[in-house]
Amino acid sequence: MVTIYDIAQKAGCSAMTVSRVINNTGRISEATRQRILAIMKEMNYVPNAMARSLVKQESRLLSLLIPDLTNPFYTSLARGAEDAARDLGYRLLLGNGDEDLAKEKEYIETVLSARVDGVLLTPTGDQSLAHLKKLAKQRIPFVLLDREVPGMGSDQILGDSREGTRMLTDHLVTLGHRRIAFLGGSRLVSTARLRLASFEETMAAHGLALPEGYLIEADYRMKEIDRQITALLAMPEPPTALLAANNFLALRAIRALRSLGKRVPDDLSVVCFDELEAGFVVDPFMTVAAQPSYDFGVMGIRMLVDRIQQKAPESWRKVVLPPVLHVRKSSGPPASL
Amino acid sequence: MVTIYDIAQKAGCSAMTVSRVINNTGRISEATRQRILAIMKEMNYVPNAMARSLVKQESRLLSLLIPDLTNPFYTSLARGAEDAARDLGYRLLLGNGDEDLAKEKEYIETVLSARVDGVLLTPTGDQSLAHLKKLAKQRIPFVLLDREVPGMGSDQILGDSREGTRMLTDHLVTLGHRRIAFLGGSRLVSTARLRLASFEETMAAHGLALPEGYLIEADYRMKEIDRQITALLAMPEPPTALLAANNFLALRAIRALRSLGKRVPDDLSVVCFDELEAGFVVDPFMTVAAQPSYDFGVMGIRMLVDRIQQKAPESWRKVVLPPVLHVRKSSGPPASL
DNA sequence: TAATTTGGAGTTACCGATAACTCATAAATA
DNA sequence: TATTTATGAGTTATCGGTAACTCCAAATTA
Repeated sequence: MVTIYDIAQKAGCSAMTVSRVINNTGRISEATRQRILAIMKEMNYVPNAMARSLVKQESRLLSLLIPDLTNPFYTSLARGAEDAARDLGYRLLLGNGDEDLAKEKEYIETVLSARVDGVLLTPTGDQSLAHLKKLAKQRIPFVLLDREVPGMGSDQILGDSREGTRMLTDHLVTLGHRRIAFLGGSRLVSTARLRLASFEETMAAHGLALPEGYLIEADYRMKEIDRQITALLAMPEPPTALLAANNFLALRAIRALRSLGKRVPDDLSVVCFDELEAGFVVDPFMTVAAQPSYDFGVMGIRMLVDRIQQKAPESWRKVVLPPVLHVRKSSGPPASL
Repeated sequence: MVTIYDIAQKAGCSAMTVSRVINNTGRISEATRQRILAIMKEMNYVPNAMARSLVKQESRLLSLLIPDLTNPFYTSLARGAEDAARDLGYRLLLGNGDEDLAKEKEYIETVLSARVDGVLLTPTGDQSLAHLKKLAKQRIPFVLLDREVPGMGSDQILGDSREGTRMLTDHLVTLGHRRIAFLGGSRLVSTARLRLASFEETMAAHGLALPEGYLIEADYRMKEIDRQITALLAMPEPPTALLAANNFLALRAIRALRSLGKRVPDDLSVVCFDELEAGFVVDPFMTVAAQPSYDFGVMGIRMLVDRIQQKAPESWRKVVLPPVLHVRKSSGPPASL
């Protein structure tokens, strides 16, 4: 590939002069400038970003680490992040963590090695603390998306788990449901904890009981969920509605319900946090508390770049984006009404 | 950040010795090796990939350029690409081209500057030729995904547009449709051309007529499509089914139909190429000729890396992945039956 | 014992750029 | 006219690694 030295030789000047033309720095006569510009074009010169990064100690590279790109929440978040990064003159490195701490660790290593200027990530869970500490120790700025990690201060873009859960619960209660079960995620994830707490709180506020067995904590093996749903429906007083703490759980639950011959919403209403489908869907099914996922990406990148360019205040910033309730087909009045 | 020189100083050896430990090259005594390893861990050393790339003339970076990450076809393709890239020890730079030649051009520049080892891309269209030539001139290996570009030989992963269109057309004919309209994309995109040709061919094979106005070429402005659909339905003999050349067009068409008060499939069946929703959807609606998009990504990356590592034959390789028909709710017998 | 091989390093140059400094010449000023 | 200033460059060192070469001492071989 062509380097500034090749250009310099052809132009009969030093490499530094070429560098000055490229960067528009220093003093250069208009004649020289035009001559070098012409030679650069003629030789198809493209600056080597790595060489520049090495000396500038800045890579103009950001990293986005999310659990799963195919989850519509992250799809749209990633799109927002990429758009915002390009607008600000940064490139974006993509990684899927798969809710797997080992993969996350590996990816953090990659990211450190790539000398990215900053990282935007949804941590796997509380145990991601060690990974974040690595970033912090190397002074790589990062912004946490969606999930908090206790013990780690940082810039954050969060949803409102409390409010979203309240909206979903209220919606079910308004429809007439009294027996509502909760399908939650791992207690090692901040959003799962908050959503569970808010659910309990809201149910209590409505004076509704939470029988033993109505609170399910799912792990990530589907068979577990199948069994848990089966057990739930086998109770003497089974729920008439199910609130899932995220789209992933709702999807699994509905599959389990279907395999048990239950119809949604006729036999059981199901609602959840986060969209279950991306914008391409014609006929959305799930009633959800949707989060502005594209904005998570855009604002995350902006916050990150502000931090990198030290335009941000010293203290950590925390943005909370409100959810919106979309009432669709998966929720209806309880069958008994 | 810690460099090999810092490690060398602390270990009382030369930087080269440290480099040898890192890369497991050359001869090193076990004692020295362990000492250096310990110091590296103690000082949280992380190798600088950019510095290494600079001297090795290899970045271990690949680039994925797709039109739109939020399109489920590309979402899943991107996921496949990321998984495969990581498996092979490469990082992935992500870019959305938005079917916009200017954006694509910009991105090609970025990619050249980043000195990626290879590029995986869905070209915007035939006019992408100039961009591909740039890559070729700089000897950057690339693999084309989904779309061909006339005049540019290269490795390719393609779907079977001919077969997929035939399947969709046959499906509609089998349901009893005789008046089928075609909503195609820009003739500057290879897949759009192929699908149109295959549609005409298949209709002819069934002895079915294609009245004037049944073949729509859409541009990317939605208002155009609205008007085109309106005109289509205002014909003396309007179609009973619509075959859209891709998911994007089908989505637009269905929105237009709904705003005209038409129900799908009761008033009009709609089928299309490519999934309209990603895996998270509970209740898929569209009848589609689905392409194995995840495999597009995985195989594309593998083909690319083979080429980079010169494990590939000199000649261009072309893989064609077959589509699968998923019959769902958007297609049914014509209303007149 | 002398010559050769081998193990375990160190030295130097270079990858492609930029920062900081230097320097000659022409123009402006005293 | 002598001195200062501005213009338009060039030189050198450096970013953090690795390739290629060198080199010495111990071990092996003739």
